[in-house]
Amino acid sequence: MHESYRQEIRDIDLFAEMDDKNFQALMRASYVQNFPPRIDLIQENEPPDFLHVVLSGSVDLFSAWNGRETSMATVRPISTFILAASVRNLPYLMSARTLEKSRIALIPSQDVRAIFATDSAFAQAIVSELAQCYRSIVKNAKDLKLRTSLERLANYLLRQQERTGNLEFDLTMEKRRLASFLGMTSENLSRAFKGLEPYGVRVTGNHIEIVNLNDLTRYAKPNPLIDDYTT
Amino acid sequence: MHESYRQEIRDIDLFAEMDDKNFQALMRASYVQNFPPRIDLIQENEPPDFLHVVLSGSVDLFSAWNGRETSMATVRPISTFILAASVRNLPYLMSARTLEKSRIALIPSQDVRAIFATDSAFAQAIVSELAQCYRSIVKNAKDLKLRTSLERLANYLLRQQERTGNLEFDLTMEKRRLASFLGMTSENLSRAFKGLEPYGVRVTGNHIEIVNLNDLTRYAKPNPLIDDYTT
DNA sequence: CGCAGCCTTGACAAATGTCAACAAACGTGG
DNA sequence: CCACGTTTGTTGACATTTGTCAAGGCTGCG
Repeated sequence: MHESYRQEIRDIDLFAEMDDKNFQALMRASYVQNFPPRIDLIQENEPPDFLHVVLSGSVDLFSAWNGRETSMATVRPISTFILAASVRNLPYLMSARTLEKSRIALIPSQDVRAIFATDSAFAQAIVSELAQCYRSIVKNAKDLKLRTSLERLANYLLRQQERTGNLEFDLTMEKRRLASFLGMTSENLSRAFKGLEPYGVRVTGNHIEIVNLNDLTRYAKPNPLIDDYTT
Repeated sequence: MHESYRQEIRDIDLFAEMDDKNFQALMRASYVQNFPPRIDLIQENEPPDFLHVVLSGSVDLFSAWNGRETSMATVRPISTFILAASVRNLPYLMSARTLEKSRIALIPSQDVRAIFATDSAFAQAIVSELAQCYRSIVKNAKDLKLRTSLERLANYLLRQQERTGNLEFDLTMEKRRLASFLGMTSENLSRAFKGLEPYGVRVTGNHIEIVNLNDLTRYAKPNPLIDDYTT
């Protein structure tokens, strides 16, 4: 593996503190691959052969049942996905596909399991990462169960506003995927955007302008225990 | 702490493999408490002072937003809850209350964090437990996003059938809580039970009889990646 | 017995999904 | 650069799902 990739991976929280010898061992059988957009990386129910690291581009985690499909999360650089399946050595619960041209590092799960058993710093980092992932999906479940789709959209926009620090921003994904991520149909999302107009949301294509942050916030009632990325 | 409690806790996967000295240290400032039914144990947003272990009884994890409330999970003996908050030292995302008379062990989170940093077997067990929790809530989110409430109920009943190994069983919780857990109103659940009659589900109070397992299964389309506890 | 809490039912309202049509945006090959 | 076809987004009409409110029944317990 190219040295610059190796360094990128090394700098991720998950690998930053581990012993260098162990990190080199982990990299030994790993490799980096470039994928075009819309390529399936893994399918749910497959055995977890590799821990994946998104170095560039972005990846959609999604799931299907009975002919329906839903987007569960988007993974952006630099972070890993399907860590839980890897460490438990159980089948993937979600499928993954590239959204755009992406560079992905593949680390054999077997090596991850072998090394985290001996490297205490690595084990700690895994604990931290898994706890973080767990909390993030708990928030997602609360969002789904406690809010209507209009409220979910309103809060999603506020989170984007917070992330960019700007009252105007572009959506980071297609509307159809956003709809799926928020747990609704495209048509419903289209109408939801209209429904937020009275609260000062202006939409032009994929460009969003929050005209009245106060009104939107009053409607959305954001809550740190659902909407904060950090806590 | 009484020796028998100590042994019960020791036997949980999470603590079974750790060094004995460390386990004793963990128990030093821990204590066991008896709670009546319907007592609040923790509230979301509080700092995670204690890791909780349910020794007997049962505990409801729930969450509220904007006047609405939803049940997220039920914790039964012998297992722990709010591990993720404890290890990350971040506020609880869910509240907890006893459902019945319950005996709960309280282990200072600070000690958990201190000891898992030095005890590799404990760290491994925590990884395993968190990965398991993560996967279980991913399944929950898939259930919510991919299925209608009628389908969720049907699959819930099939899971209970599987767990008990019997075509007849009693519901393990009040219907109102089941409704909340499944993400619907009591009224909707009431009608959903009626809606499953054509597929061979007979309901008498909280007693369920699955008259036609084939029909129900054909309707519910259970899937290991959503419904299996083990994978 | 009588109260309180849970469950059920009916009538209705709101939220969300489906289907079909069309418009707008995008990418590709000529 | 344009023409074309494909994909994505929007809209309207309508169906289904789910929630709300109010009333009444059932049950368990003091």
